[in-house]
Amino acid sequence: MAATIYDIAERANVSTATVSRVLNKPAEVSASTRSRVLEAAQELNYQPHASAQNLARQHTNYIAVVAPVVANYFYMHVMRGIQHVLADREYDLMIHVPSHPEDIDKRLKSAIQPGRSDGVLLLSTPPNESWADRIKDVDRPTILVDAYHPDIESIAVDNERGGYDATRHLIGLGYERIAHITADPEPPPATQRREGYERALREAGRDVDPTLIAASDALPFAFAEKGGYQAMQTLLRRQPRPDAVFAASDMQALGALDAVQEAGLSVPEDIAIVGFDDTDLSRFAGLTTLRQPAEAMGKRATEALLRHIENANQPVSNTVLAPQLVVRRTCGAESSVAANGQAPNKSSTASEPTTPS
Amino acid sequence: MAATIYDIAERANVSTATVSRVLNKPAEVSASTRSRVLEAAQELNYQPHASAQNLARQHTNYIAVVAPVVANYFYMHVMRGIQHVLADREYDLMIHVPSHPEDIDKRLKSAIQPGRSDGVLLLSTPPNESWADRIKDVDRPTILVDAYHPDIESIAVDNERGGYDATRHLIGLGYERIAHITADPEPPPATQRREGYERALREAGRDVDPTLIAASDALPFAFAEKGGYQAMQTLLRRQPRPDAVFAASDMQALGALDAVQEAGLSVPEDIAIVGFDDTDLSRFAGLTTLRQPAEAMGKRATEALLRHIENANQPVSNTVLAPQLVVRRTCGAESSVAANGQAPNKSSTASEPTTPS
DNA sequence: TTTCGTGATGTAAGCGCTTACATGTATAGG
DNA sequence: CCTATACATGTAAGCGCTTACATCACGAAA
Repeated sequence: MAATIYDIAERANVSTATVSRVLNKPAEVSASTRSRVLEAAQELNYQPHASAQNLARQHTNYIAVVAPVVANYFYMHVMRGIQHVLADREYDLMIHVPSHPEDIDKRLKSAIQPGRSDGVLLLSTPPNESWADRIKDVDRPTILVDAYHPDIESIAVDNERGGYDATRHLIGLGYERIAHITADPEPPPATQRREGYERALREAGRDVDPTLIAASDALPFAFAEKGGYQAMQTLLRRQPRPDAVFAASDMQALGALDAVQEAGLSVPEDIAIVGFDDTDLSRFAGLTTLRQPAEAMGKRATEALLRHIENANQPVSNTVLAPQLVVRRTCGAESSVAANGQAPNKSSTASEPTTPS
Repeated sequence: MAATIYDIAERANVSTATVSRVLNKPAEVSASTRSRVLEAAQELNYQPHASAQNLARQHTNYIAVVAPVVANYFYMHVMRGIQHVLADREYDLMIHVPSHPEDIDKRLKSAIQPGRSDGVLLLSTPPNESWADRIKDVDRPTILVDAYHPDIESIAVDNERGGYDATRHLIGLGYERIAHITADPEPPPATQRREGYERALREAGRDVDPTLIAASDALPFAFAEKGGYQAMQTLLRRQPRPDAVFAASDMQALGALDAVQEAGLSVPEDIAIVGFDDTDLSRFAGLTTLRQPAEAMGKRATEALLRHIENANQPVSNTVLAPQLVVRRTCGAESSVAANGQAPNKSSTASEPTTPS
């Protein structure tokens, strides 16, 4: 079948060690044998056997990313960031996605299995203590993206602050009954966003009204559109009706938008909406939201991972990025946008997100 | 470091062969030693070394997908289809994406390298003859998605028909000067879509006016938004102005939409727009388009690939799926939509795409 | 009792590379 | 001319598994 270094060795009349050397450290081989070997390799159309290399070298040059779902805007952008930094280095990407949410354990286990990858990027899945221990035990650098654990390197957005900023914005715009859409069970980022929401309310001297907080059920995915749609329907039944909603994700916000329109009400006149994420969709929907610098997160996480892989004993760091308020149509603060002459589907603030030092 | 079967063998007082057997074919081992081995494995927290298994077994249980870009709606959905069928089988996913378009060769080469994967899914990149030969030579099942080559199994959408249907639709709606946006260099699917466009025009007894065909330059990606934007600006300068545009992709269509609005014109009153793909974005933008059943393509491609991997000598088949016209706001055929009471951002046809037998 | 089959286990040869170490050869210094 | 040195190459032992084949023990059949 495929040629091996033995075939080359034979043909070039050298030992396999020499073949391996010209392929890996050409400088250690004399020019004449080098060219002889190269020629033989050429003729045999030789390609090294990756598994054999991986075994012998004791590393794979694979990076594993485990994510809750594939088809998702946020992850898509994170992946792009990952991809960008991996492209220049000699690493390939494996992706592990559970078929069912409960399978995440199985996928994580598989991802950190010896001989599978040199490091793993764990997206949006905060490890419990037992997992944290395993991750630390197994000597495979792992970094958390959009999740946090004190003992594991991580990079995430400041969700509490995002929730706070979203709510402050709405308060500043004069809305009185500001509702919130979260998910149940509530993933950690959603909890933090809700806490930011509550803090903003309290700081403004208002009560947190539990009837104005609706949780969408979390299937198939906590932040899915349908959940937002249903939660909004619940909220619309409240008397008096809320005049603004901060949703824990853009997809939920978009679902909520549907529900509002379906009820014959309009956004933002009757109800203002603010989301969280800033996916491409949001731009088109004119959704005011908090931007998560997804690509930057993927990029930085990967750089950190590579750093850990390439020289051990890096200190662990936990990085948090600031989300950025992007004002569009659905919060009713249009005026400022119109004022600077942009089309309604363009954001009024396009600068890069800032990072705390 | 990590425990190996030698450690288990020693602890359980058996040979490594027996350990391997209880792990892989437990039926061949007596119950007593089996439990002894299992216990030892448990205690040592044993995990098999993937690279070693891959080498010894002569297969990896990895599927490689090579795609031109990651962050793209179409591929995202294709990936979801792939993911779905892989989830139940014991395969993991590797993804190879070039950092620069010219790197695609490098990535393909790496993907079909021995010992890297058991099969590859090649997205949107029709192989030239030299590549086709290599793909056939190397004994690693490869299937083309959204691309075609007579000698390699493939699955794609009928692009010519899509272009034809799009144009027919516009003609039927009474538009007179129907323009087209393609890309330059023009990837094969774009060519086919254009050909469909031209055929529809001719069949309706109209001339193909080359000044009504604008090609956007293809960077960073042939079907990108910016290209559509620029091409539309070109088209807007034509006298008389076109009253409809069929764009080769939704992203281009969306870019075109921007350009039209920026020119102070409105869609569909002044200019109708039809795209191709039907991404989630299109739904929100109310874009009339031809739906590519991306997820189904990924699903079927993966099933075919697995079939080839699991028993060799499958005949090669080339399947083509019919794209489906999804009528929304931007083509001006709103009436029918409004008539059945749906919100403007909902499609008027939600049935599943059909497949030719 | 002998023979043979059967099931359980062990032995050892790979899988295709990498690499520490040994060996050999040419060159320069004495 | 001899030895020390540097450089080029070969030898062979892994890397951690799988698996064909050999071995062994045991009970059934003769």
